Amino acid sequence: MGRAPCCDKTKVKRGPWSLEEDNILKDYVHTKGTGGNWISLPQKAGLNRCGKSCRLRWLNYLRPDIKHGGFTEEEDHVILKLYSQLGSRWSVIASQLPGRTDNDIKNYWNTKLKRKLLARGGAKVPKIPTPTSMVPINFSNPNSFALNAMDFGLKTSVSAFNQVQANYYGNSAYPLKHASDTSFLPNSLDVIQGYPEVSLNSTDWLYESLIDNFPLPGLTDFQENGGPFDGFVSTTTSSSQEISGLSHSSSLAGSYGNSWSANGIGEQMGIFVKVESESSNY
DNA sequence: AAGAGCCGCAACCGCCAGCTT
DNA sequence: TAAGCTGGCGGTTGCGGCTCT
Repeated sequence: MGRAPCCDKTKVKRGPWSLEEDNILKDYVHTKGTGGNWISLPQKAGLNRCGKSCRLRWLNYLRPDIKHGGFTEEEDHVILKLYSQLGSRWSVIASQLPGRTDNDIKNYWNTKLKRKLLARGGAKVPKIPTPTSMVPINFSNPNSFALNAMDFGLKTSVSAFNQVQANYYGNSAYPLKHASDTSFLPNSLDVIQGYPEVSLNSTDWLYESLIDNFPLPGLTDFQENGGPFDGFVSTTTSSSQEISGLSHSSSLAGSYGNSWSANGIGEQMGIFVKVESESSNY
């Protein structure tokens, strides 16, 4: 037996919202709030609409803090960076862009940004799967950390990323050696699009895999030539969840790479590690 | 000028997780 | 503990406007 629909679709209005409907919804939410129940809201407000439709209209269009208009270069970079790390988790990406909705970003990605990326390099944009679970990863030593995840018989994948971020990884931590030279900075868009996911064996060490499998432009040069190089290790908790039965509480994934900067623009390159469950052993 | 094709985006659909009963 | 309900989310659709021929 299927789920009961949230409303009778034959009795509610569908399609584009009229100005009058917008005003009714806006007035109602402003004066009475949603009451934590969108399903009953249309009836109370006098709207012949499905509650879900009202919610969507409010969240994606009528909210006062919505930012309308084109995306900036800076927003592009944030979207690219987060997409490379998280995949199509639009709501998480939207949470990092004030005033933008997940729907906005999804549309922008599908209609413009993806095309822009492909036009610049012709390579495929990696489709990064959403991890289904996570285990702790030890990032304590960036040159030799192992993936404890292997012990759990999980599939681990890594993907390459780089990003440009002004004043994010502080210059003081990564001193400039070529303050006037930005030529060494690889193009973020060129790097982000091309790298396939690589499955690691249980005996692999991530650092070795990085060198062997991810010939990131510029990265090994910096290591060999002693450029303005320093490693960074970070984890993200943006989508963490615990595996039932394990006491660990750790991040879904982590990243490792290099960071440098010039002219106030910081650049990071590295790999992003994700751990996925392949079995239901726990 | 008109028809075809393309593009952008609002809206819908269906699934899932979490909360309540 | 199970069932039902709702909000949240990502994928997809379809309409309207714009551009091209």
